[in-house]
Amino acid sequence: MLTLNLLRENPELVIERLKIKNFDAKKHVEQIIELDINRRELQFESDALLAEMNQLSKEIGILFKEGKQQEANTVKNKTVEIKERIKELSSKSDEVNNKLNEILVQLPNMPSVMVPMGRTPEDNVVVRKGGEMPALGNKVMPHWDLASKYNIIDFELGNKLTGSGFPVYKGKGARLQRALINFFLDQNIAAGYQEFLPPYMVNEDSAYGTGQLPDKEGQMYHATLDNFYLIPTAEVPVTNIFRDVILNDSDFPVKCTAYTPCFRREAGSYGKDVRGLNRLHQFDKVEIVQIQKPENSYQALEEMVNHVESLIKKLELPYRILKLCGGDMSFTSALTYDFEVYSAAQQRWLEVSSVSNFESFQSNRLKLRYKDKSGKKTILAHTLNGSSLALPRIVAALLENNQTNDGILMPQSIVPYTGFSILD
RNA sequence: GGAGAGAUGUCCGAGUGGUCGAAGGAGCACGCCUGGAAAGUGUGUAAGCUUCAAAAGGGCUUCAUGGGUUCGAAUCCCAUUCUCUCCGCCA
Repeated sequence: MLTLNLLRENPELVIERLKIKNFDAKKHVEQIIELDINRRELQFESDALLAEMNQLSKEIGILFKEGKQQEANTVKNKTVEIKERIKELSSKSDEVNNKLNEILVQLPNMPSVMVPMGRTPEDNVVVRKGGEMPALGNKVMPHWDLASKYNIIDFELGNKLTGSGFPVYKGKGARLQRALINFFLDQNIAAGYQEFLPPYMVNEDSAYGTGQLPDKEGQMYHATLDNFYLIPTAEVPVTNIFRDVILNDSDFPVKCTAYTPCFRREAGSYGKDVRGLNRLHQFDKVEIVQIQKPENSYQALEEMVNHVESLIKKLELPYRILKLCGGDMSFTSALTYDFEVYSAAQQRWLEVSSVSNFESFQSNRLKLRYKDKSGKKTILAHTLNGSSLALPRIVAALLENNQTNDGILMPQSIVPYTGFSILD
């Protein structure tokens, strides 16, 4: 959620920048400014009346103490009218506040100046490429075929147990999952991130805090009996750790990492794009989250990008890093880098990580602030997060790119975790 | 799941209708004291809103949350949530 302050002081900037996201904010901003003025008028009036009421109540108290019943009652009568007026004002002001909030949450985050213009994924900018494209023969198999060839992932069994999009990993396939999770976590910890193991379900407040609610309700599984939501990413519980928190200057940098399964309902599309591990309802992911002072957040973003890149390098996968254009960015992000690895048999790039700076967009909603050195001001912190990494597509690329006649070769870096160097 | 007790500031804890944003203590910050430290001592110590204000300061709101009673609520009533104790169940 954008801050009212920004909208008040620099409405033109907001409108201008949101054009990069192909969002016409003119009407919204106008309404917000009007409602804000209205809101303050109402509050001004009602504050004055409340002050008067408080004064009168005190007087009544004193009069009663002095035994002047008569006079006390006279003053009492005066309060009736004021009380009514206050009630009126407060219901009006509730209405205005609700409307204001309703519009405010419709505004996407302002993209950073670094965000390129564009509408579609084609307009994203490739900032770096790395790794070697695999030289495979023409008998390459897609990962879903490899998965059954080596009996490591059973999609059919998942259908039986739950439904489509819930695969069962078996044998070395299961071991590979566990290996990757531990490898990623260890790497993150070595880079200074503190490990968390959060709940996999969150309450409404948390879902609202990171912006899944109110509008993206359909993307989450909902346990209605208890009104809990299954987390679509570890970002939700981990970022919400800091909901309603005021950090000290000395607490920075805050760097967290967590492994969780992720649950996504995803509106169904069919075919090649969602085949195999490409898109699932439940998958594993290790996430990194940082909370930073505004002046450091873009430096932290670079650091996170470099860190995620180092992981992919250690997995020896061909990759590219994209800076997302305005049209392809998420609602909440100010600047996003996507990481894609090349999947040899499918001959396509698969997104395996998305690293974003949200600036104060999330923290405004979360009320995540810090006290500056002077201890006088509380300032909204910046939040950032990224996947490091999402497993299924990494596994897909590893299987496809590293297939040989003898089995699938594991990159050296994860052999200590898998306990085998060839999956056969 | 059943029965009971409770929820107050960074923490502990007082407060059962009137000047209470809240005693007292701890912690923390700054000062005095000290050769330095401890002890002692003094001062300060929440957040949000604000077409009051240049600022200092002022006004309003907030004692789990949401409603209600009242001129006036931390205090009374109702609902919800959470915590603790006992019982039951259980990895």
